[in-house]
Amino acid sequence: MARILITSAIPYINGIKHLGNLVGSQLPADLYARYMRARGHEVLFLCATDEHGTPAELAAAKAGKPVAEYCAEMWQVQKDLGDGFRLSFDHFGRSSSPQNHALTQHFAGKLFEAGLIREVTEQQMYSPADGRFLPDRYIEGTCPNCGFESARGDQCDNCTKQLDPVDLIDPRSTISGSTELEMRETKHLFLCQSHLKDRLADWIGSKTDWPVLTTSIAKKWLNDGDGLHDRGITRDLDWGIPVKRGDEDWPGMEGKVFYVWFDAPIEYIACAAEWAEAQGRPAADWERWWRTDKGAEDVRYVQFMGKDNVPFHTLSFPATIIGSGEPWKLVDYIKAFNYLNYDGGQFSTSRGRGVFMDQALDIAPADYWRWWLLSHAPENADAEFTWENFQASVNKDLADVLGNFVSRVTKFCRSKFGTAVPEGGDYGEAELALVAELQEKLDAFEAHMEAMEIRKAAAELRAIWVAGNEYLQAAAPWAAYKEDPARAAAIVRLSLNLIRFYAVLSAPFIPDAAATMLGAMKAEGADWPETVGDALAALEPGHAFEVPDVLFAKISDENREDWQERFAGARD
RNA sequence: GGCGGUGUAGCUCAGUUGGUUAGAGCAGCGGAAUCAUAAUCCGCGUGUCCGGGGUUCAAGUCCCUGCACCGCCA
Repeated sequence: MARILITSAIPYINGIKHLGNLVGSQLPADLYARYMRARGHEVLFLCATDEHGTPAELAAAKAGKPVAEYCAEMWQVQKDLGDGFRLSFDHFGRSSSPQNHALTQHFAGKLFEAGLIREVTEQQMYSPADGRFLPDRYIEGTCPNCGFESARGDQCDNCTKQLDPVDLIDPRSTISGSTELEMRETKHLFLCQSHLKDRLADWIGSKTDWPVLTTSIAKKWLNDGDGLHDRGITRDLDWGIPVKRGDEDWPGMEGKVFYVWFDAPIEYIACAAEWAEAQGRPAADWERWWRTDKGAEDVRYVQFMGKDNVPFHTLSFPATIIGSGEPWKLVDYIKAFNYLNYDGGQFSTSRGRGVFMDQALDIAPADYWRWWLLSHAPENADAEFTWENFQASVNKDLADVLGNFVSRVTKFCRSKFGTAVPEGGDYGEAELALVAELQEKLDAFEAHMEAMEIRKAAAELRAIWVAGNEYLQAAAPWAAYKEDPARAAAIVRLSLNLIRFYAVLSAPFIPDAAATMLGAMKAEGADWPETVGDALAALEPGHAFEVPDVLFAKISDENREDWQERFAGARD
């Protein structure tokens, strides 16, 4: 039995995520966690909300709420949606937790002691009316280059020229509209990532088993231009983790907080601490997942994220950990995803284009989305969501191939033998051939799951479902019954066992339907199959079962067209 | 402008270190069966593997180049 630590990129607090976000981190992480648990491994699967920073403050202001209250509410919303998609986090934490405050300050202290933090005094735009320093993108003005009136402080959207806020003509705050902006001196902490470049390069270089997508992005940032840049890790904000060195105040940094970029990944660790507290466990119970000097030596740590998050997980966070000089667990494997596009374009949170998690659950069961998204996960390249494809996949794979199999077997048995596993008859050549075929497919399925080859695993699972239909079609118990009822009984007995077998294998992908199948077979708690032969003998003659309701209702053309129209435009 | 990615059957995609007639699912066509959610099963693909060069006994697979789309960065 192995110990596997799994984290999925933590979603930002301001708003509900779309399906592209879901399939890029949380959903595949859940698949992997469920599979590893089913295989009997010890799993700790963590996720949290990323709550700090200016966007959260502004979203709260827009909602007319104190930022802490806003975040608490949005955390609950995201938590409920995660539950709705059956994401099986051991803990869903918050980057604003006391545990993260303490750990973030702890790391900053250690990095300071190691000489990896320097103070930088710089000029930044300050807005007295807003009572805050303004990040570049919250300043608008007229572009000095093209005269566009809504150029942002970092770049002009019209002529794409890179700008500095001081270049703007008639600059104003996009928050309040105030034009009384002034340059003020402010001091910030920078993490000297450049000093850690060689150690990071060595570490990444040792990861020969990582996907190219991951290592190429990391190496690019390591070696691009003049190499890894030092990064500011503090901000002049109210909402965040106060700048401290461990427990001690940081002279000159009063009133400042750590930048969200610094504290968010540390939440991966803090979340384990939150988990322990929520479970009423001692600190040692989470430290054995994260401290290699306290039991985490044999932990395998796997992270899931979209490709845009790779630099933070391959460089920034490791720099924090390595720089601390303490024996914290570094990630062992990073599974990164490309983007999911929506019907020919991009999903867009700002423009409300595409399907968001709450809307998705309103129109279809979680299993439908899980199956489509996982079987089309953007692993090798960007993938494309279309309603036609969604409808076709769900109807064909789930309703026709799997759902109908359950239906035809249980109903045939009920009509001929009653609702208990029939006895009589022997397994013959056809059954032996099926067992051999399924064993081969099961081995392949397991290999794909171990390797996190999600699309291939889904295709193999589907092939396993198909094999049942092929067998049933060839064995034709409805025909055998007329001449040799005992033979039909043997076929049905095996087929009923196939339902149980399918439920166990399918549970990581479609947990609700799997639970329904196991419930109908009265086989709750069925273990992962040791061998196919044994698994298909689990339900013995006389074992009672129930005929379940239709497992997967089909998506009609009317529904599809309705949704297509509804989600084409903007949200709200 | 720099870097990276992608471009394979009508659609969504596989194609391992270059090696037998380039594959899967869906859609389409023909057939079988009638237990089942009109579901299932069987059979059927003359595809300039984006274009053009090159290396090789052999290239979708390697090199050069052009085009198209996408992303990141400046």
